[in-house]
This record gives sequence, C-alpha cells and structure tokens, in this order.
Amino acid sequence: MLPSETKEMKERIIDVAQGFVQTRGFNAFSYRDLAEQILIRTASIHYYFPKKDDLGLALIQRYRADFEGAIRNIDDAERSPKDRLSAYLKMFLDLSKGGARLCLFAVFSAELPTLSERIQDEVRIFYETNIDWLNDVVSEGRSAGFFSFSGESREVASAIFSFLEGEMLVRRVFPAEAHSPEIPPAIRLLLSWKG
Amino acid sequence: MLPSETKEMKERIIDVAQGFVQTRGFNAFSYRDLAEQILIRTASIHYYFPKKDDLGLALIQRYRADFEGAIRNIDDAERSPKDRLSAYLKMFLDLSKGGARLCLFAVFSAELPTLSERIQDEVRIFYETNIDWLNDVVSEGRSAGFFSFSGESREVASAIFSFLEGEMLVRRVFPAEAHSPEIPPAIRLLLSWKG
DNA sequence: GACAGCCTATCGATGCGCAGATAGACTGGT
DNA sequence: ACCAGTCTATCTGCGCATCGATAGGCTGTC
Repeated sequence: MLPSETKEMKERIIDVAQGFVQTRGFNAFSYRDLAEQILIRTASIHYYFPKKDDLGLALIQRYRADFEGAIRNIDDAERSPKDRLSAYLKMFLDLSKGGARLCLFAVFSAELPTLSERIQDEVRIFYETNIDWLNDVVSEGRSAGFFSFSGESREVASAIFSFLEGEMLVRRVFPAEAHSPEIPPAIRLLLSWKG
Repeated sequence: MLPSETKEMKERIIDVAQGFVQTRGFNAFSYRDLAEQILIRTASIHYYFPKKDDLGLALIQRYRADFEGAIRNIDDAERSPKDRLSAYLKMFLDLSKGGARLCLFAVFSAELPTLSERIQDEVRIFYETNIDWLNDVVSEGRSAGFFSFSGESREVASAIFSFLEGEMLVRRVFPAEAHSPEIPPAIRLLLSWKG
C-alpha cells in the first residue's frame, strides 16, 4: 500500500475513533469496534497507534487543529464581531446536530480522571484557545457597540463556552426538540445583543 | 445479619458506586472496584444488584430523589426567588467542589447511548424537574421585580441549567482556579440580577 | 420452646467473552 | 531485496455474571 494511503488509513482510524468517542466516550469503544467498522484487524490499528492512549492523543490533537483552523477561517473572513460570533456558535452547535455527537471537550472532561496527563493537557489547551478567541470577539463587540454587558469580558466568554458545552449535553438528552434559532436566546440576553 | 443492616449495605454500595460514576463515569468502574472498596466479594454486590444496569438505575433514582428533596427544602424555607435561586446555585456548584465530582446528568449524558432506556428516562426526568423548578423561580423573580429579562422564562431557566452543567465540566479541567463568587457573574448578567 | 423450613447475606469457584497488546509471518510495490 | 502494511495467532488480565454452598436469623405450629 502506498505511503499516501498509509496516511489515509491513519486518518480513517481517527475518523472512526472520533465518531465513537463523540457518541459513546473514550472508555466505551474498543480496537475491535474500530476494526469491524474499518474492515481491518485490530493488530493493524496497533501498528499505527501502539497504545489506545496514542490514539486518544492523536484524536484530540487533530480536533484541536481542526478547531483552530476553523476559527482562523472565521477571522480571515474579517467580518464584524457579531458575524464572527454567529459563525462560531453555528459551528459549535452544528457539531451536536441532533445530539448525536458531543464536543470532545465535554466527553474528555466527563472521563478526565481516567485519561493520561498528556490528553488532559490537550483538553486544557483546547479550552484556553476557545476562551481567548471568544474573549477577543466579545470585547471587540462591546467596544464597537454591538454588545453591552458589565464586568469582565473574559467572564462572559467563559460563560458562553460553559453554556455551549452544557447545551450539547441537554440536546443529546432531548434530541427530538427543535433547537432552531441560529443564536440561542440566552446568548442574546447575556450580551444584550442588538439585532 | 439484620434486615436493617441489609438496607445499609445496599446504600453503601450505591454510595461508593456514585463516587465512581461522578469521577470516572459509569463505564469506567467495575464490580471489582466496588468490592475492593467495600471489602466484600463481587458476588455479594450481584446479590443486591443482579445487573450493573440495576445498580445504575438505583443510583440515579436515589440521586433524583435527593435532588427533589433538596429543592423541596429550599421551597419550604419560603424565601424570596433570589434566595431560592442562590441556594440552588450553591447546592449545584458545591457538588463539583474542586471539580472532583460531576453532576450525574453530565456523566450520563456523555455516555447516554451506552445506557439502557430506563436509565435514559431517569435522566430526562431529572432534567425536567430542574427546569420546571428553575422556571418557577425565575418567572416569579421577574414578576417580583428581582430579575429582569426579555423573552420566555423557560428559555432562561434552561440556559441556567446548561450553563451550570457546562461549568462543572470546565471546573474539572481547571481545578486549581478560584471559582469563588456565590453567584456566577454570568447568571447575574442573564437575569439583570439586582443586588 | 423446639424444631422444620424458609429467608438473608455472604462466600469461593468458575465461565465466557472481550479488553489491550505483541510476536512473527506474509505480501505486494519500487 | 527491501520495507510498509497487513495479517494470523496468541497472550494475559479483567469484564459481568452465575452457581452452589454455607452460616445464621426468622417464623409458625404442635
């Protein structure tokens, strides 16, 4: 098999693993589950990811990179804070479309004490990246008069993130509900979002 | 052994199991883990809870009952909506003291597809109980002039719950941080909480 | 008030299957 | 001929679960 295909296989494994993690959690899927889905043997997965922890690490690193790419894309479009935040919220909530999948942050946080230090570190970096970015958007938006709130902008950024993570847990439990609005009313209230 | 001691053993098992669930998740502890902690054999645990699912169900049913008792106690004290909400928030956030333990809702939601229907049903009831109660408090508080917000009170109730669940995940990832204020600033903002 | 028969709570032993993991052989492309 | 990639075969340990045994309390009836 070609080296290029090798790379694809590694990605394919991460793809499937990510699906399992987001639906069942990291501790509730096995190399056998992956192997059956991908149609290879478990030994082949061990070739790419000797330990399950290696797979977990690769998984969250890629997830983090994807996320960072996505917010860089949002910024490159150079829209207003309102539009940037809208795009972020959409991305975030689309992720849990129908409640089928959770953000990796939620899953890994729920299982945190069972995970290795290096994975826990990645989880922390993921959080900080998101809060830093949200903080920028929110404080810029306030300066520009789009948003209005009192107190620390970082506090609001952190509240938005917590709300989104919790909201995903809730949507999973009530998948039938129509969670339609682009911008959750709670966030409009929090920011005194105009328009 | 006396029947009264039997009851204690059942409770003791649930106590220890709940600790494991709140720290590791339901899929990441075993009857062996419980047995070692309690100093009995796994077979004895099966005597009380034939299947692990039976244990999980007993666990969340007791948790739900405890929670309902707690909010009934808050209501019985007949304080203002502000005081009732404060007490609720305190209870909720104390639960995750230092991020060591998560609310069962967060844990079970993260693992939802791996759990039995009857446990999933309990999770839904837990959510609805909390939202109904929060909705009462929040809308009463608005009528009484303590809170001020536009839109549906149920939307705000649901936002508070989502925020709290997400906040627990975050606190677990950053246990060092000082999460001091009795009332999270985000909730003050959301409700235009005066005082 | 004694004894039979049942109930409670625990145990040791064991089954069966799956978990993650490894060693070593095969294969096909360059 | 080599090497990446995949396989088969196999290991050890743990997962949940069940069985049959046992020790001792509880009960009702003669």
